Amino acid sequence: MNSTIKKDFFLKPALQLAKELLGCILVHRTDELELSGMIVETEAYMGPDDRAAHSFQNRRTKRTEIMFHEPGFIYTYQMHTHTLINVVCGEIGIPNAILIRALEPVDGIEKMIEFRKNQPISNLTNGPGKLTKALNITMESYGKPIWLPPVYIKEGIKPEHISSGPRIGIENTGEARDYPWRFWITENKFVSR
DNA sequence: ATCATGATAGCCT
DNA sequence: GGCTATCATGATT
Repeated sequence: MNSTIKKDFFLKPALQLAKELLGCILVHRTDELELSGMIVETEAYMGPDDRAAHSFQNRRTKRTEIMFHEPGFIYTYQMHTHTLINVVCGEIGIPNAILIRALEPVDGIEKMIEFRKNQPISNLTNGPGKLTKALNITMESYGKPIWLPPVYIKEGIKPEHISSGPRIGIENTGEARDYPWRFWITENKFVSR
């Protein structure tokens, strides 16, 4: 009874999904190994009206295309030297997504340490670029469903308290900079900052 | 605090 | 085909 999440879990408003993903487990399972961590930090990106979103003003390109499709698919993109992973949400045609910003390591920690060049556990998955490296998630995941292996989300725990605040790394986006659309599990030590 | 890194997109000519 | 910016990170001052 693996508590895999069903597809329609993702069909809900972005801000609600961003909070409900906290405490869920992100898994990368292959034949050889299973790497996983509990989601402890997320950010919502609200398509048409959010200057910080790649899909601002419904910008529809090869990169953002997946966000215009069904919720529950993976939107990955490359940022300098790192891959970042998002979950598409919103109804079809509404290009919203949730960025997964930090995990608390669960399974395969030894392997994660390897992928992360012998960093201490406290520094394995506490950032969006770090967690993809630790779980060996690449651009290959773009457009794949996030309710089925190899990269999928399953049920975890319900956090006691959730905090929210402005998002990170979007200093140059006008008023969108101040929207409190970043969520994290209060007091969790794997939050990115 | 700033800087180098260096994949890819998006936009311009 | 060139130019510029980017939802970061690690190293360095």
